Amino acid sequence: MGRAPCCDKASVKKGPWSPEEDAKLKSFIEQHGTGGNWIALPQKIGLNRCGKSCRLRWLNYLRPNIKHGGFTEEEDRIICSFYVTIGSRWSIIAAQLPGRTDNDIKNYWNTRLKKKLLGKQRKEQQARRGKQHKGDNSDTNNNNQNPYWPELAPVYNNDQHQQVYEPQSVLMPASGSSPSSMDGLNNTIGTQFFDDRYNMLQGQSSFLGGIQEVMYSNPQRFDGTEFLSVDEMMNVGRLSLSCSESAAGGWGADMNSLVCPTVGSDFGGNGMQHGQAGMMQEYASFQ
DNA sequence: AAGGCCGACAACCGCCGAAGG
DNA sequence: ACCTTCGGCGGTTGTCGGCCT
Repeated sequence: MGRAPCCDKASVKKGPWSPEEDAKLKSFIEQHGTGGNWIALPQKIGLNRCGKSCRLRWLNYLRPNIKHGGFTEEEDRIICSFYVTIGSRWSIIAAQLPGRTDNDIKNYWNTRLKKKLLGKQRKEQQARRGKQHKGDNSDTNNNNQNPYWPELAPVYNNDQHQQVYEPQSVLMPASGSSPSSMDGLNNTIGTQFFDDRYNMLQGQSSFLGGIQEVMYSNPQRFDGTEFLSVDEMMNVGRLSLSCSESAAGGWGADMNSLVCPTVGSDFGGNGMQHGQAGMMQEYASFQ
């Protein structure tokens, strides 16, 4: 037997919200809060809407300090870097961009940013091929640079009061990490994500092989790179995975210290275990 | 002017995990 | 330990408006 639906779909209104509905929902939540129960909320207000629909409307549109459209270059870079790092974890990415919602970022990525990035990469790839034809292969010899993704600021920090740290090529401790420092990570990405990748890497003869394996195994996640050659994939694999200390003392609340993998992933904090540290060590041994 | 196409965005759907009984 | 309920999330769909033919 399937689970009971959250509301009577047949009798509940669907589709675009009217200004009146918006006003009702907004004023109620501003005065009383959500009451901790979205499902019961529409009945309380007298809205003929599904509770989940109310929640979505509030989170994505009505709540204060929401920004719509007008993504900056900086935001573009952050979104790209996080997408490459953690994939389509839109809620985590949204947490790094104050005022942006996961839905907004998801839509922006799917409709514009992905294409923008692909266009950029294709251009650069063509330019590089042109160079190689002329016998200039300096780019391919320089494996420490990654020309395929936008050049990114080393650390994005949405808390102006928090010190920004430059990434350092320092490994974090693999074991004996404080459990508390893992909590934030568990809450954001989760160790399983890293464990999975580490397990994949374990079977590889090199980190780069592992990266490629991870990429091939998850084409959707890397759908901006599927046209890259092996050499180019290796360049992507040479993402500078480095660590730096975090001012917040760990992964902490919202991954403020996680930065772009193309210039250095700040898996900052006091501790790291499971797959993350394993990946770090694996990579370090091939540095 | 009309119809088709496409991009952008809002909203829905269904699944999953956490929490509580 | 199991079941139910709910919130949260990501993928997908629906709708609208602008552009092109």
